Amino acid sequence: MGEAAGTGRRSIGARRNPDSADAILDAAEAVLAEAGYSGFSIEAVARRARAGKPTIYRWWPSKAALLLDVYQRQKRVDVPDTGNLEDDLVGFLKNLFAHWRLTASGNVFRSLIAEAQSDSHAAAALAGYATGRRAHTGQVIERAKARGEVAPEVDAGIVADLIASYAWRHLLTNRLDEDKATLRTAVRYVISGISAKR
Amino acid sequence: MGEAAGTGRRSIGARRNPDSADAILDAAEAVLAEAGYSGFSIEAVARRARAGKPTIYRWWPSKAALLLDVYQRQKRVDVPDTGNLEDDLVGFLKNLFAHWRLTASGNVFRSLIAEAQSDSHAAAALAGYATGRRAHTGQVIERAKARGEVAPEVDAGIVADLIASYAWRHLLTNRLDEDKATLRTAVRYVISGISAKR
DNA sequence: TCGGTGAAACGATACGGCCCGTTCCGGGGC
DNA sequence: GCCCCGGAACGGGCCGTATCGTTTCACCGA
Repeated sequence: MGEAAGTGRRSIGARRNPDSADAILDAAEAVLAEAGYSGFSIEAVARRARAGKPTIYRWWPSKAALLLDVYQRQKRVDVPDTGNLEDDLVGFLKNLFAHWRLTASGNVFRSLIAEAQSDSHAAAALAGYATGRRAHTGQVIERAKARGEVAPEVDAGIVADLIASYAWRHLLTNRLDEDKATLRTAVRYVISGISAKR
Repeated sequence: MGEAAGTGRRSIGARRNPDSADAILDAAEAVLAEAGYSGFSIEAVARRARAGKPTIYRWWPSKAALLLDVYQRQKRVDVPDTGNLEDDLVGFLKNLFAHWRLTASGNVFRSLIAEAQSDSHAAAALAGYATGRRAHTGQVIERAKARGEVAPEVDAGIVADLIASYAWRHLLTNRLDEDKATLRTAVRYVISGISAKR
């Protein structure tokens, strides 16, 4: 999977032109930001990048691979570390929603999820990516566990899954402007069920 | 009489042919079940139903509307009423996942969500449908509230949202075969944060 | 009661347009 | 010279609309 999709080093013999690749990724991002998923086609990206379609197909085997590359080129949302689990998770959701709203990332990720529903390559790529992110988010819970804020037997993966699910659904249903109070309430419902003390 | 008990779309003078409509909906369901979302096109449905494309376009303004009609024709998943909130929610998720796995519903709903990412009509239809379902699921929490099992100030909508989000993400990432134990744990994390006592 | 009539839905076909994924070509930088 | 590039073109599929001729069915006057 990471085979042809990476922006980093390539296998021996393949001499990808960095200028061209960047122009294509820039164009893909711009098209997605302006026309959304429905307007996102290989031809549109090629036109925008003043590149040839074969150049795109040479380096990205599918629309999904291109989308994933675009998404991974974005800056990552940082997970706060305030010393308090509730604040960490609320802050994370708030940062994530803002990031999705204010950059092309939201559209890119929505498109990737949609693409994954009809393309098995996209599904596999998304599954791998989601696993990595879940582990990442799970660290917040692990930190809280280390602080004694969360019971040690709690499954951090499931908690991260609940939080990520909540974020996904808001992205997919255009509710990225959710009240901060609502976010806090949702987070509180989840984590007050896992706290060590009561 | 038995005249067009369909989806309530008819206006005066419109004489939709029930046979034709049923054939189209049957064909749409079959195409989705066999070819999935990527193979689902109006032309494919028309071929399968031995109907003309204009007939489909006459009664369904978009692919999304057709998908929604197909989905709503399916049997609904019943929400258990065991007298215990945790069992109700776990049972609901289990029923829902089984329903999505074993019938065409899962594919239909996945397709509808994907379509909503690129079509505003689909997004609107989906939002309306989701609102209705959320209220429906919220009744489970309200029942628990009436039993004194849940604190009265709890926002049933947010809890229903968390549960629905969890279900959506499992559908969209092909994890409908999740362990029952994991489901129970997830449900427990959510609802033990809203219980009235302890 | 009964047959005529016309509106409306039907299946089929065709159209221009867009996009897919591939192939071929000529130009140009290392 | 090599090999990657951009451009053009291809066959194929689907979209959404227009336009055929046909069939169905509610209405209504004889």
